[in-house]
Amino acid sequence: MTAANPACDNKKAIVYIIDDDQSVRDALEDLLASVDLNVKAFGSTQAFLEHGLVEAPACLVLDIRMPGQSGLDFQREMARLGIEVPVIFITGHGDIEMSVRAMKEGAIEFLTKPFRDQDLLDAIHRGIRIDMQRRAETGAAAQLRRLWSDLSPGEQDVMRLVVQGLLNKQIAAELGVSEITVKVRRGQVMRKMQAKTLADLIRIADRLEGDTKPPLSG
Amino acid sequence: MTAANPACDNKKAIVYIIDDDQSVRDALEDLLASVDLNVKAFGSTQAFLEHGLVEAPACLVLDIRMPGQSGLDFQREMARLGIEVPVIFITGHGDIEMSVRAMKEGAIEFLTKPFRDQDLLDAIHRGIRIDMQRRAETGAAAQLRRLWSDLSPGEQDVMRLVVQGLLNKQIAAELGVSEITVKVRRGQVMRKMQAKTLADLIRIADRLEGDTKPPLSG
DNA sequence: ATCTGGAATATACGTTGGTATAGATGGGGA
DNA sequence: TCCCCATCTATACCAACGTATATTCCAGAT
Repeated sequence: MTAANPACDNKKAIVYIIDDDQSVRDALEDLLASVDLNVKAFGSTQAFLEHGLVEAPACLVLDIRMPGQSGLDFQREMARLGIEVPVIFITGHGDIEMSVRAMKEGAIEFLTKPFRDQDLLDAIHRGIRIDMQRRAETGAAAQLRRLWSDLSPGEQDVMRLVVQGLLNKQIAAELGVSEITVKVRRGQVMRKMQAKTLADLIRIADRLEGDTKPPLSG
Repeated sequence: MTAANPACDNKKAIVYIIDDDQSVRDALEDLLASVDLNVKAFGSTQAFLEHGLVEAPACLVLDIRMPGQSGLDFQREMARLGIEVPVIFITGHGDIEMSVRAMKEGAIEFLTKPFRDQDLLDAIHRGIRIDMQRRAETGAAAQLRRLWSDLSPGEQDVMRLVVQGLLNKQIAAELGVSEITVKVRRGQVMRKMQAKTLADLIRIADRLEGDTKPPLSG
């Protein structure tokens, strides 16, 4: 949200491509280069994993049918590994069941060859925009966790009880310390968490709580 | 969340079916009746809309290909009308593009005939569960809006500023009333909104704010 | 052994929040 | 007209919050 956002420039976005067909990779690289997109292409999921993700907004164009691990299986494995880049599937021989499974598991697009170049470019730009937003959110969450981790254990205790709405004297009894200590810790919490009001602190705490990824209904 | 939840019994859930083929409707009715599901079947989207939704957890089994309005168009129209029932598509002659569009617009399943009965039943139960959860959430939100609407205009003003973290004296200056009045209103707000602590009130206010439907990324 | 920094605690003081009581105002309805 | 009720306001009082200052204690460094 603040100025400390060195990776939200569209020019630095990266499009990853995983396709076992060299000619497809070349064609896609040409297409994406023609619209000033940075491309990193891989012939297998293993090669992609070994390379790792650069710290930049990105999306992934993934072939379904590949020797070894299929694109669908790899999508699931990425979820297991905590890799959250938006996925666009492309396939020459897909069926409805594949596409439904892919979309259920969070793919943002599923294109069958031959597809119109513009459809792929639209999907890529949408994916990059989604990833930029996700990165902004997770970056803000990480900043809050950093502030939280700088609190002493006692300060964390006090913050936890303060945002539950307990009075200082109740917190003191709960923690077995004096009310004065609670007041001092509370002041430290407000300062360290950069909360100007109690309302701020409560909203910060709720954002820290609701950190476990929500978009997994099913 | 509370005991006032008269519509969350699985037995009262309703499965709506829209399919122009009488024999398909009959077959589905038989299937669903065999597992104790309540069914309301319609031969067209118009007939469904005229009937309206019963106030109960539900899901909708929707044929894609129908004379007049297609299932996909009807899905979009329902979104426009604010009808939020989970949709399961079935089709005999679908393609990948259809299925991808349906899933992008929020369908929870897309089955091609012939499908296994169990797959449909699984999807229906999942849809009903999703709808029950959605109803619980929107019911709680409606309850909060009801409490909010019972506040006097002045009390709503005070609540809005209180949850922004302003001091009573600041609120008084902002509204052009005395600090005493702010204190009285504030007490009324806490009582009427059933908030025992300021933390409660802030969370209630945030739930009222974040009421505009979130699940529409694109 | 001595020094040092952090944490907990106590005292004191001022500010803010919250409620009770009572008076003033003002707009429908009997 | 008079009454009723809601709202605003003032006074008074107490609880809760927050900060400054000083003291004690203790672990780790010198």
